[in-house]
Amino acid sequence: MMARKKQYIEEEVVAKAMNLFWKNGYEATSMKMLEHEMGINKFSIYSSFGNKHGLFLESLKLYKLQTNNIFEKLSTASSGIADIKQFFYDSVASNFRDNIENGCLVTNTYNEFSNSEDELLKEQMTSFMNRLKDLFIEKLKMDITKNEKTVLKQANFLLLAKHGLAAASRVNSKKEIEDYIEITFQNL
Amino acid sequence: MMARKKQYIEEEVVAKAMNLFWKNGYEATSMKMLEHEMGINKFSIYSSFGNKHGLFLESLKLYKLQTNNIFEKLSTASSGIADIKQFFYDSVASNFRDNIENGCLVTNTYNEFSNSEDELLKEQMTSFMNRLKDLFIEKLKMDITKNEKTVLKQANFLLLAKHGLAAASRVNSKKEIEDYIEITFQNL
DNA sequence: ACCATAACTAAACAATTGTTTAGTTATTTA
DNA sequence: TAAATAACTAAACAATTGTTTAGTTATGGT
Repeated sequence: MMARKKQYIEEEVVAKAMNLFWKNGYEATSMKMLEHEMGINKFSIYSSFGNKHGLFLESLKLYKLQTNNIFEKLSTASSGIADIKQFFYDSVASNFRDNIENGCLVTNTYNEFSNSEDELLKEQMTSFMNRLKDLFIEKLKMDITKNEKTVLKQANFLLLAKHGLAAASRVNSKKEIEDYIEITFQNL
Repeated sequence: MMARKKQYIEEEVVAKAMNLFWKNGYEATSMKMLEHEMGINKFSIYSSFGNKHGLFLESLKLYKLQTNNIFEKLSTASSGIADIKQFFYDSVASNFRDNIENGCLVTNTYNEFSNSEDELLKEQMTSFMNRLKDLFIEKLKMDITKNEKTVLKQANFLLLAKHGLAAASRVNSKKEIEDYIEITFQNL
């Protein structure tokens, strides 16, 4: 038997939590801040998401969903390297929020938890990265003049470049970011 | 009039604190952990360094001192781009500690405090970065075929590449790091 | 209309945070 | 040797952390 209805929509409050985690990271985001930002009581947060960690996982899930279109675009593109370059630009653009660059939530999380023991989280991170690496390899292979070894080397290069760009973009100017992307793809 | 002697050497305990901050970041390092790692009481820490923030500043100062030789090497080198490449390798090598890659303490700090309001810390970060950028420009200018515009663009590129590498190196393998450096300098 | 019950409010919880303080020990200097 | 005092130990501090719980309100189905 049902009783009182929820006075909030879970998808909506998760989006607000995600923005806070995105901006501050996991540890620096307190339950009090989440209460305020999400506009609901601690009880409701715990009732809907179990605990802070559960809410964070849900935020990550939503982030992946929201950025999925960029991956989809790269996945279905057919120009090779140029598609990867476009993906870099798309990623940087999607990481703007209220005119502030917060980097990539997944990358931020990866860095924050890099020597933690949260296996669930670390596995999510590596699977995210591996998916990206596979996509890079797929696009690089479109250039049939590249041998297997070159493809793998360049995929490693691009993966680290993407990770580094996401991290650095939190503190660098748009001009610096563009210069970086341009030169990165100048000679591949 | 002097009385009892200190039973620890400040330089020594700062080094231990630095390693902890380096590994965990500022917020994730508690006074309790510092007590244990430094082997001295909270009272002694506060008496020597004022507070946690003061100890952190002292740790940063020590880190800069310890990495200064790499900057000095780059500064006095005379081969141009090749020197910068060597600087990248030197940096990565110096960031290994107990077989674990912790990235660059300055870069980690830059990221952790990127949207904080600690002006003192932020100023230290930007001055560090500007010094590095100037060094890059100086070395790039050794190639007289490069015009001013190209030099600045490539300096931006290298600065972000260095920052990104420091961040990414916390989670990437040695092989990936080497591939990254090699391709980065392939065509500059 | 009523009652079971889900969703709310607000307070309390224990644990941990950075910091301070009261009291003890040891060493220098006169 | 004795007084002065810096450095030590250990406990307490207030504030904040994530989490739980007791009590109230509102709404569903019969």
